[in-house]
Amino acid sequence: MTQFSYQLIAWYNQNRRELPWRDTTDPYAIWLSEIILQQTRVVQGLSYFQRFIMKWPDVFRLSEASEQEVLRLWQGLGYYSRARNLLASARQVVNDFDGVFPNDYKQLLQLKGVGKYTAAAIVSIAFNKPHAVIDGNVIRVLSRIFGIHDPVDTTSGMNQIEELADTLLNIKNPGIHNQAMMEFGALQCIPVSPDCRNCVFNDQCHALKFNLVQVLPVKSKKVKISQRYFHYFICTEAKGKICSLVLNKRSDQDIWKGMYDFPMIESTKEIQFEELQKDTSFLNWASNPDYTLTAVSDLFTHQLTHQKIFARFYHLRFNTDIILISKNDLSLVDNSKLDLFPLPRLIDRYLNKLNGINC
DNA sequence: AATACGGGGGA
DNA sequence: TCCCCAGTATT
Repeated sequence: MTQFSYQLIAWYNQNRRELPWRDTTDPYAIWLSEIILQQTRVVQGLSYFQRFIMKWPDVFRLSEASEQEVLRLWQGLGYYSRARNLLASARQVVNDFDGVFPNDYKQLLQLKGVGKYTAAAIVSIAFNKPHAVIDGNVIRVLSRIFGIHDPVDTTSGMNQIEELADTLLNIKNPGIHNQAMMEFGALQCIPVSPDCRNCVFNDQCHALKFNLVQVLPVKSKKVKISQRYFHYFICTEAKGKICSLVLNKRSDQDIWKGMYDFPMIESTKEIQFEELQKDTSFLNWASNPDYTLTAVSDLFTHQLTHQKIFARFYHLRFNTDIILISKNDLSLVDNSKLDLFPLPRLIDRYLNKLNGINC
């Protein structure tokens, strides 16, 4: 065992959080936790893990779920392709591996949504095989302590990280070592303003010695943020006590694929309602649109990583039955059934603020 | 090799 | 309000 791993694991044993997926060697639970934790903080993912494991305790149960159910339980976590891939992989495991999780790195890579990081995490944590994980925490810890100055989003920089991670790996306890590395990055060697005075590596940390803690890891790429305007139409129809509204299932190569929102017109700038009405696509999915504009929302902003969405909601109460003429992704839904549908955060927030749709 | 894909937390 | 975070699939 290297001195580094010895110190790291000693720190881990003192500071580790108790988390449900740390009480098990069940590869299903470990896989599920790793998919949830991709791009997601533990505090945010924890309750999702518990709900998933409660609802689908094993890979067979999950494989029988519908995509809509899985997306609905995933709602709010973001990166929804993870949820779709989760279901696809569960079915892969059942169909191709008799429901037994593969314990081989290369086989795990065949599963949708499982890349190098997740494959290494599963084989090391569930099967104690020596594969070093490399995630954002590991990159930060290694680049700071050992002074990797090349940008980590380049081949050169990443090769150095990989070589270092492989060298340092504790091959007797790769699962513990990997978890300790990530926990250390998550709790001690945090992105901004880490508490270096109380760090077990502060006598050997390159970044601390050369005052580079705020500089490392170096990243070369910067994202450009585009701005999009969503003009949503909440179209309702009242039939006795039943209030129905039109939902749109998103299917394009775009954000929120598989999630539901409303019919809308998108533009690159703000547009007045009078202009929207003239748009050729305005309500072109309804036969005989006969409506009353009953409310117009404030402008909502929704910040994503590389786009900023400005949304306004127009409430259109139809005076006659809504008849959908194009069999695209639209459907007429009873508003009491709304909680069956996976909704993007923006939509969910608006509906909650509204305290439900009324016709 | 470059780009797209959500949402939450902290400065 | 803006800035930061970061695995995988696709192109």
